Amino acid sequence: MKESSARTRILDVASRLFYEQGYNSTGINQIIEEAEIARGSLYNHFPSKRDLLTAYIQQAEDRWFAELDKFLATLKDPRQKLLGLFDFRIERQLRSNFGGCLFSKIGAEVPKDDLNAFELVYHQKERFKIYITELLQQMKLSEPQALSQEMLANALFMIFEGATAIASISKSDQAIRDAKKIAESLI
Amino acid sequence: MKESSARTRILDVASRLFYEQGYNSTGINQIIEEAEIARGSLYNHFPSKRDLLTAYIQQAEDRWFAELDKFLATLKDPRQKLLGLFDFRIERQLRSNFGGCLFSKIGAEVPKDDLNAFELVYHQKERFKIYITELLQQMKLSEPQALSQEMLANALFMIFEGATAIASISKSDQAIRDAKKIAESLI
DNA sequence: GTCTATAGCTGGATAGAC
DNA sequence: GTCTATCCAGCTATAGAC
Repeated sequence: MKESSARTRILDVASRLFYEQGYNSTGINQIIEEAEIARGSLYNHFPSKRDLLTAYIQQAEDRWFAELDKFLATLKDPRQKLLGLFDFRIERQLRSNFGGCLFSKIGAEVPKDDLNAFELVYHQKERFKIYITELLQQMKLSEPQALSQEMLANALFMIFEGATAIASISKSDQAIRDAKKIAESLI
Repeated sequence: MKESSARTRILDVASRLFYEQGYNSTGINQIIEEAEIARGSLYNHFPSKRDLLTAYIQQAEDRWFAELDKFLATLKDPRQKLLGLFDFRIERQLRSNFGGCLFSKIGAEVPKDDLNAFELVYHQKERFKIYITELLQQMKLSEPQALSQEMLANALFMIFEGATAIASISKSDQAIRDAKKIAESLI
């Protein structure tokens, strides 16, 4: 008796390997082997490797925001939630041994002609930017700011993305901790 | 009579293909073909594909900073130079059709065990951070800032990196233009 | 330096039997 | 759903002749 369906196991194994080894460097054969499913079964659920990639990104986005919500659930103050974003990143980067942002990795790796993948990566980034924007709107900004609300959201978003990239390259969470300090002085 | 040496042509072609198609997706065969050199000749100059990657990153770093210096040469004011960094990025991203940061791409693409490549990528990032820091030190900061000099350099660095990543994913220079505006309000 | 041939492997994908 | 066999293309790299 299988604990999980074939589809679930394929996607779970593929997700782990895509993130750890990269999409291009992960072969169908390895996925089949580690997921312990049949070759035909994989192609039954996912007609091509690209379809597997699509499912991977979409599931990753769903989980990413679900985990983020959960992580911030105990915090009530929007400002604390905004700063908590960086703690969330630190926690995830430590857990993945500084593997970097899943979505940015795909964006950097897939060929330019895979517009579908780019679209999905872009979707996650935009959604996260909106996430930041909404938290900012919930804050009562004490004083007139140097930056507009929109630009402030942009700034936090970019600092977050930049810090994640640097943390992955330097294999250290220092950049994200610095980013949090910068965010503290901005909001 | 060859206009350029075999080594130069190999590296030029490989550089173009690595950036446009990705390192993993570019085969030795294609490099040989487009560079119009013999198979044995490539392996004579570069014993393995990894050696070619090393030379690629190193040459790219040298050129990157040389082009940056040239781009900023006409500007005398350090603040204008700092803001010019973003114009430099915009210009490069437009020229490459939003291919993203060459070094970050490699960082996202190569397997984790290629420590050499990571080291080289990290080197470029650190050098650029120092570049920003030195420009900041040349500025006479008018008022006491909310952020220390070091943190300000960090912030500019991360915004720069984040904006580049977003520009590549969104295929638009809007993020970098926003980043410049943010930088203007910070310094 | 050039050329060709080829080893040895792995890639994604298909087909057929059960 | 499972299994195995296989196609064909591509990969990195080596060897040998010129």
